[in-house]
Amino acid sequence: MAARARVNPQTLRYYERRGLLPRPERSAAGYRAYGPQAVQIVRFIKRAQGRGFALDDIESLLQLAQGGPASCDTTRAVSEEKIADLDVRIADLQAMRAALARLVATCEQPRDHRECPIQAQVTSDPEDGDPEDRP
Amino acid sequence: MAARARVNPQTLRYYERRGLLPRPERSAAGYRAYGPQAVQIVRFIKRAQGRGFALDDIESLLQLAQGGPASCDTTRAVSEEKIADLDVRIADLQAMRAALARLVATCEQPRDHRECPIQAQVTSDPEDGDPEDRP
DNA sequence: CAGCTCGCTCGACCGAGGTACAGGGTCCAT
DNA sequence: ATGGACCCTGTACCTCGGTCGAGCGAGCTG
Repeated sequence: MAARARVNPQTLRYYERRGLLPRPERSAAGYRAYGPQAVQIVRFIKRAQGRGFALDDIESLLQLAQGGPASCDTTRAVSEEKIADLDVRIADLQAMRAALARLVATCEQPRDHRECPIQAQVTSDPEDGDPEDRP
Repeated sequence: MAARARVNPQTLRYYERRGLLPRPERSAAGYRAYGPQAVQIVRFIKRAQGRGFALDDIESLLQLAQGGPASCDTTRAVSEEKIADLDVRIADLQAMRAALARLVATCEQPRDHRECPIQAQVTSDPEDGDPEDRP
């Protein structure tokens, strides 16, 4: 299972301890018997992590996924918050992408006429307060 | 300066040591005199970090930005790699967003009819090898 | 000039997220 | 029935990205 999810077996136990992975049934001998969902959850965790989410964030996403714990209204509200966050992230990555694309486009120009991705990023910095900013 | 960039002063020195931040001029007394670029670079670092990039990745992005170290062809090639990576990331986030949007849409339904964001994510898992997967 | 704040260096420490290792049980193939 | 490849628990340790503190100098302010 660890192999199928492409993580270290220890990591699975760690996630279980953290409450990210539902504690699976055990065989008579105490072996964990993971359902087919488990691999997918782990893959999701790994992908989300690589996209800049902390395990705590991911836990709350997973809770949402399993039919939110609280009322429908709460679920809706939380989801909408997450969606807004995603929109910010997507916009940021798109800005980076655009900046790099411009760099490639101006690549033939002498080095000084090349546009700098950071400038591009920064010029569009909304001076806002990204919650991910000061953890 | 640390305040303007909204980071701990120590963090600036840490970035400097890591080579992320160009080592600034020093005053007679040894004080660092940062140019105006510095704040923007730090902000870029922080944003990229929150989007799931490691400091090493960010360093290479910054090097690209400062008119790549090597030939134009190399710069172009590296940039195109990064752009492809960004496209994957953007697609992932968009898939998550879509899944959450569906969750909200089906929110009124009984809990079991609600669609699960993970399933959605996973169903579209390309079984590929995301380089960010096993660091 | 005393006192305060701020910057400097250098080394120790911290929290998140794992990973390794010791000591032991299980399974199953030869 | 025995060897090797797994699994279990528990505790210790590691990396990354910072952060804190000690000890000292710089620079303003009353």
